[in-house]
Amino acid sequence: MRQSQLFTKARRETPKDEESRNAQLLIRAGFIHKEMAGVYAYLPLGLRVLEKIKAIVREEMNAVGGQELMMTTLQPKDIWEKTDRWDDSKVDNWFKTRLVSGAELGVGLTHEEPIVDAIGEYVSSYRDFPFSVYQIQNKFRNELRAKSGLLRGREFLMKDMYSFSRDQEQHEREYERIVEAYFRVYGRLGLGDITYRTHADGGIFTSRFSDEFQTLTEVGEDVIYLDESKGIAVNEEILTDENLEKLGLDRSALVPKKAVEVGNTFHLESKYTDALGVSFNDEKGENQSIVMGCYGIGISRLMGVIAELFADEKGLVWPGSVAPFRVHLLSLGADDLADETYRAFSEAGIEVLYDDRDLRAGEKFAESDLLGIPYRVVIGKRAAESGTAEVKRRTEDSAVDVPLSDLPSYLAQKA
RNA sequence: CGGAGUGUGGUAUAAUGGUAUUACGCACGCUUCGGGUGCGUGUAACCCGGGUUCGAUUCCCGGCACUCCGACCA
Repeated sequence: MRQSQLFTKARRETPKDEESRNAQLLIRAGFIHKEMAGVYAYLPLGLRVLEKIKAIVREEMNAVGGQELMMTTLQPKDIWEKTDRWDDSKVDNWFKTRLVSGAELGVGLTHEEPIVDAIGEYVSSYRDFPFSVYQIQNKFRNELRAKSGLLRGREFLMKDMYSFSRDQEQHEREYERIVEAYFRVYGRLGLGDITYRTHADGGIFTSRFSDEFQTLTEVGEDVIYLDESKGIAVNEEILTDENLEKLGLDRSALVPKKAVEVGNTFHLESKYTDALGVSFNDEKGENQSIVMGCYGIGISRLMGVIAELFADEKGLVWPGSVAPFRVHLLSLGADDLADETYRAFSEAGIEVLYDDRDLRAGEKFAESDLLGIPYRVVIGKRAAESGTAEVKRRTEDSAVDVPLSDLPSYLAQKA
């Protein structure tokens, strides 16, 4: 896309109403717009990043058999009363509203109840299991305090998957397959090395631990205790001698680390399916309980984590897998040649942001650094004279000269 | 929800009991053209309500908003 047509512009000043690095940089670079505390709009560049993350999550969920659907944001009260989660004393961060008739509604903060209710219409045989469904949808939570930009919002994008199994054994298999898919997601996002499966509280309805996926970072809200040799961690919230024994972990091997939760998976047993009266018939025609798991990944939070973690003093640094564009093409007073290069990139299927604006070189360089696109290609007088373009990775200080005719293939094959 | 702090053009800021500084941006002109070029002209602001006062952006009270700390975060 031509940058002259992009309505957003980078700002030189840091916004005064943001303290966190992810929000400061994303706003300065024009990726997001702050609507209010904890609520952000995604502008064209930011939306591209969000869509890249969604695509990765979607691919990996599909790869383990997840079926995508989309539930509703508006929730009827009755199904939540059946599981006793409607009352504010049980779940206090609901946004609730009313119909004109006076009927109470909830604004979706999670979807166990409606999902179970919906699948119950179709599922009745042991032959139906196992299966998983997921959605990628905005969630609304009335957090007492929003903070840290995209890391803790009141409206945020989340992937939530729900697995349904005929018994515990089948559930365990599904659960582990999905956990493996989670690690593939984090690996593709560049977070694989610093993201740990972490034992955590299982929620109000189960005695089992849940698994959190915690990415190490100083801006994290959680403290986890990491056993580096095993690559396993324990959330501070369940750190007791009794639990450690249960988990086979040795307290002396644990190191405290700050981390941010980028995923959470739960064993829900049959709590929700039983409460909503959804069950199946086994081979003998006997009625049996469905075993359920649920699996969340905070998509918008991940965008914040990536922005926060990989940025340097010049600005954002996107991993190639989620960058809004692969290449930032800068024209420095050689517009014809740059136009030609832009067309060549487009024809080669290379995602390119083309800075065709009439600005000073320094301004273009500074803004390019701020946006954090993986490759910067400069077409200026030098390129016109030498027949080579300067190609620089955002993560490196030095550039390489590449013959103009080789550019598309050079950039296409680079990882 | 408890505590602290902050609200001034689009953005970032200064000062002030007598309508407001500077920079960036934006518009126009000149200049410059590989790391935010230089100059000129112009554009654009005191969160809301109440009180004190001849007069409030400034002081006081209340509200709202934002940030941070804490609590909270199936």
